[in-house]
Amino acid sequence: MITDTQNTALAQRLTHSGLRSTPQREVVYQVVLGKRDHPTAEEVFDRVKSAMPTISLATVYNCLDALVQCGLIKQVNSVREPSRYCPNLHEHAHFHDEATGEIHDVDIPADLIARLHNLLPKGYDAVSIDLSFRGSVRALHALTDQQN
Amino acid sequence: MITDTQNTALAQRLTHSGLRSTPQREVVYQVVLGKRDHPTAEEVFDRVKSAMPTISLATVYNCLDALVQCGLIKQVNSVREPSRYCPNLHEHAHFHDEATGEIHDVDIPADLIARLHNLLPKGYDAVSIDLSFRGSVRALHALTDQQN
DNA sequence: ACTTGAACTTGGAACGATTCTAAGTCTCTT
DNA sequence: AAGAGACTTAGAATCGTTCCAAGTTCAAGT
Ligand SMILES: [Mn+2]
Ligand SMILES: [Mn+2]
Ligand SMILES: [Zn+2]
Ligand SMILES: [Zn+2]
Repeated sequence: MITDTQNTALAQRLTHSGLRSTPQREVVYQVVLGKRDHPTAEEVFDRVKSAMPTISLATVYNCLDALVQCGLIKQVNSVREPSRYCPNLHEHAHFHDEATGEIHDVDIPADLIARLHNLLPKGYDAVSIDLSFRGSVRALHALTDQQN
Repeated sequence: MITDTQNTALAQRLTHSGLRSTPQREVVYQVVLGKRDHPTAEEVFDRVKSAMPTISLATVYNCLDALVQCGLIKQVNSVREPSRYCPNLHEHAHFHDEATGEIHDVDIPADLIARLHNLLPKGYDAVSIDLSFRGSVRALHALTDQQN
């Protein structure tokens, strides 16, 4: 479940973006990849500290920024809450469960993405789309989470 | 362009939500309605001060919250930027122009809203959808802004 | 008309996520 | 081996927003 191919992929992406591969960036990347939730920078910080106790929160922010910049993770933001980070690179939407605070990934078919782009009037050039839902997840009798 | 019918509508909405109609709430509402941009709380504060110089920023935040709560305006949030407020009650998306910082409304046809809801797996119950684009608007030769 | 409690407003303090700063370390290049 | 950047670090600073305590207004009941 680990790291060598992932780390070479990371190194390539970073150098391709003019950035360096560092131990801190590697471990932050591993942590975000390691769990299918959407951790905040603080949560990433906590998880990283077991592997690298001397890392600083500022570095975690820097690393997350670097990973977002070179397209390896995505930043997810909601109303007045800390940013969260997502390793799912497929085009997808986010469902914010107001009861639990959890964020679930929701797939978006490619044709729908195209249709969304077509909403834009002439001259509008979108580089990114953000689709998010807010609500609650009804517990389905004897059925496990379909996402995640 | 003004206020009497709007203010009765406001008063009705507020009382219906168990809130009171106050001079501060009225003027904040008028200010948000008065311009088709998407002002921050600070910008609303600045505009309100000419009509009511003694109002406080805390009250502006409180009034905006009250108006959002009873559904008269919407709160729009982007990555690590101050919240903005929108008087457009139609279901619509937002286009964030990265060059100018402006936010433009984009209509969403009703059937598309339905299709977005259908993306959700069984058990997911969304109370709100948020669709936003980020990009730039190419100036169209001798053509004015199609929105707004 | 008075009383009374709740809702509301206000200025300033507090908060918290994020960014900045200054100093030290590491790495690539020559 | 040296120099220039890139990077990390701890702590300070930032800033949009929320909280607090005190005073004011309002609605409802008497
Ligand atoms: Mn965070
Ligand atoms: Mn604001
Ligand atoms: Zn995600
Ligand atoms: Zn809008």
